[in-house]
Amino acid sequence: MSLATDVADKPTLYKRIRADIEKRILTGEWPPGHRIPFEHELVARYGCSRMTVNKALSELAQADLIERRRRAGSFVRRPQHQWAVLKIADIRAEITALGRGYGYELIGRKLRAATAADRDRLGVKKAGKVVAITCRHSADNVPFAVEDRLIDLASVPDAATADFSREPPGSWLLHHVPWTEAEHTISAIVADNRTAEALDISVGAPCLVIDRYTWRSARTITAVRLLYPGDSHRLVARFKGG
Amino acid sequence: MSLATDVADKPTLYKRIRADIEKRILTGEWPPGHRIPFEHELVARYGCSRMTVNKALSELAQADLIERRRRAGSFVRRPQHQWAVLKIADIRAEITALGRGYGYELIGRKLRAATAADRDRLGVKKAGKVVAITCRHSADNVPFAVEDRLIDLASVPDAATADFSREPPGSWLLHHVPWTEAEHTISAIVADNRTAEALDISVGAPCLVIDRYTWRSARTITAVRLLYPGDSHRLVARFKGG
DNA sequence: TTGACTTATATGTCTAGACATATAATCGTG
DNA sequence: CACGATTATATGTCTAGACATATAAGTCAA
Repeated sequence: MSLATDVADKPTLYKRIRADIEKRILTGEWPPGHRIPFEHELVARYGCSRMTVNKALSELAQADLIERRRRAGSFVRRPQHQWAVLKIADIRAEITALGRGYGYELIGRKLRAATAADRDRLGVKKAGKVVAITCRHSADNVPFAVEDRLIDLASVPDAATADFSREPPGSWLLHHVPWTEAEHTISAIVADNRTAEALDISVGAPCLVIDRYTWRSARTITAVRLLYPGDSHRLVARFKGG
Repeated sequence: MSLATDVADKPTLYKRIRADIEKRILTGEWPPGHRIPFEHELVARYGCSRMTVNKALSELAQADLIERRRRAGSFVRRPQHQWAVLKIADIRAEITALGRGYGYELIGRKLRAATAADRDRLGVKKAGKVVAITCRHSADNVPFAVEDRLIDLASVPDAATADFSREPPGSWLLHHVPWTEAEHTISAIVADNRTAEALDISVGAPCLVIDRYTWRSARTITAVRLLYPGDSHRLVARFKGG
């Protein structure tokens, strides 16, 4: 859809070829397993050089819409498992995108030698120092999420002296630590006393939990748990092409 | 990572160029905003033609690692919002992957003219017929998830006569309807009476909810709500490269 | 100083070839 | 018939050019 329009306004040849094929796949005219015309056939049909159709087909293959096999041809793939691309925005960006006022409040910060629990949570073996941070994000002065974070000082020494009373640790890390990998785990819990108070909801209310564990080239950076009121917050994931 | 190995075993030139640049970005040597060497500079450095470096750079741009601007050059992108790739598997596959026995049970099936609520949920305006299905998936005979689904018969007429007492509607649709787009919304609720009974958990226990809305080229296909016990089920999403 | 015009340039697309390589299909042999 | 060797072929990669086009930067006039 976004792809279709993106193609429509720039009617270069290879994009037209790609869109033509894509349309046939999406409408079911070419079902999963169907063999797409050979490159030389498309070359003849569109009257262009092979590099051009190759570019179109390569992009379709990269998008997992087709599968290319040497000597055999190109085939429409069957969608075996559903992917979904989940866009987990920075909380501030998320709130301002909703047109609401962003608020931030540091609840606690501690610099300490890593306890056994800390090391377990960060997935590190060696003893070292960590910063533990608890804070709250709010939208129009209504609690939006509470954050409970651990930063490994062995990987991010600057975090020891950073001022987290104004800037959320999430944004700070985003600006001070280059590209990272992360793993998110999403689950649901009911609010305990402490959580209920921090989020201004009742005890026993549902909460959405995101646990994010971040590292860079096998080096642990941070582990964070975000708690959202379950009835007000939703994660949206678009499947195949967002 | 998977990309690195994928490149390592096929040391073609453009893949080597792509990997070289990617490494510099990932290690932080070229921070966000940094200008990547011009194509003609890379041509000189690698002693190849421009098409080859162009292919490497185009793929990096497609992966959103760099941004290309005419006349200006190519620049390392700053990760403004975090992506995460969420793999939402077919429930049967998910359970068997855990090494547990899959069980399926149809609880209810109704064919009816779409009510206003149905039309709202499916996002269609015209009146028509729908199939409403309630079913339960279990792992080793323990309830794993309950499913509440609506299928638009205008888009999938075959669903009227399909036998959902043996085959889950999810797999049936996967095999009978070609490529689709979908949107997932994840939230948390607490179990009400009906849910608690179906999942064999206590009333008030947290549940993870996935609402999936599926369509194909602007045609609605199905809307489904999946309820998982919140303490036992977790969604895992890997960031950048799965 | 500002705005309109011009120019230089990096990327975007494309061609008409080439050789490499994996592999489906064929052929031959035991 | 089964199995190994051969061959044909579709894709994978690459070249050395070309023209198109958007736009940053420089130029000049109001």
